[in-house]
Amino acid sequence: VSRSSQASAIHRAVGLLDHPTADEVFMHVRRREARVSIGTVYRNLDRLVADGRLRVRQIGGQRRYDSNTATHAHLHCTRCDRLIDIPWRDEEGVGLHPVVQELGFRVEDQILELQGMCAACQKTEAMTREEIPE
Amino acid sequence: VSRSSQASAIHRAVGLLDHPTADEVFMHVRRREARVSIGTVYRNLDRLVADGRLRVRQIGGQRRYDSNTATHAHLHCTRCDRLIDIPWRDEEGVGLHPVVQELGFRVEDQILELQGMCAACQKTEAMTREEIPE
DNA sequence: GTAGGTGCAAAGTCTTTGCAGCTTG
DNA sequence: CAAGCTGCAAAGACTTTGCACCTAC
Repeated sequence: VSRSSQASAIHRAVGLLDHPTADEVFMHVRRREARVSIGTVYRNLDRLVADGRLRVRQIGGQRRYDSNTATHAHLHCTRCDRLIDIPWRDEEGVGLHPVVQELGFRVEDQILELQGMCAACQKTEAMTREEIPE
Repeated sequence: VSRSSQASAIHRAVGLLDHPTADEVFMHVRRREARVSIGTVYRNLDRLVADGRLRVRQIGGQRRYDSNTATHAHLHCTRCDRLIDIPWRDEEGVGLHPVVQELGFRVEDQILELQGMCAACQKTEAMTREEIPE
C-alpha cells in the first residue's frame, strides 16, 4: 500500500478530477497538495492500476484515469473529448458469445465506449452554423 | 481519392496485415512495394480514416488500423496484444440507453472490446507454470 | 504551371527510466 | 542501514510537420 504523501495525494486527485490525464493529476497535486514530479505521478498511477484501484483508458491520444472501478460504459464526445460514465452491465452476456467460446478466449474485462457528440457540443455546432452559414 | 503508388500500397497493406500499426504498414510497403517514408504512411492512414475507408483503435500504446469498417467487436489479448475481430451488432440498442437519451448525447459509433487472454497465451501460461512451479 | 503527394529530418507529445538522495522503520 | 519512494533530467516510443522537390494533369 502507498504510504508517501505524494502517493495518497495522487490517488485522491484522480477521484476529485473528471477522468484526468496524468498531466492533469500532476498539475492538481503540485498546485494544492505537495511537491511532486511527473515521473512520480506516472509511477503511482501505474501502481494503482496494477492494484486494481484505478482504471485507465486511452482516449484521444492520451491515457485517462478513472477511479470508478465498477463495470460501466463511457460516452466519449469526440469534439471536446469529455468522458461521461453511464451505468452498464453486460445483460446480453456478450462475453459468452459463441465465437468467443469457440476460440477459447478467456474474457477478463469488457470495454464499451459510445462515441459521438455531447449536448453542449451539439449546441455549439448549431450556433456556429447560424453565424457562418455555408 | 488517392492516386500515388504509395497511397494505394498503404491502403492495400492494411488489408493484408492483421490490425497493423503504422510502423508495420511502413515496413511492409517499403519491403515489397515501393519506396515510402513513415511520414507518408501516417498522412495516408489519417486520410483513409477520415474518409471512412479504415478504422483506428488505440491498443497497448499504439494505433492499430482496421480495414474492416463494418460494425464489429474486438477480442484483445492483453498478453500478446493480438486483436481478433468478432461479429457484433448492438442488439440491445445500448445507444438508446435511457441515460444517453436524457443527456442528449448523439451516438455516432460504438466500440466494444473484450479484454482477456487468447487460447495460445493460456497454453503458454499453463506450460510455464508446469516448468517453474511456485 | 499548379495542385496535390512525397522523402527527409526536425520537432512535438506523452511516457518511462537511471540515478542519487531522502524517509521510515 | 535496508527497502521503498522521490525529484530531476535524459532517454524513449510514437506521431506530426515544415520544406523543397517531384509528378500528373
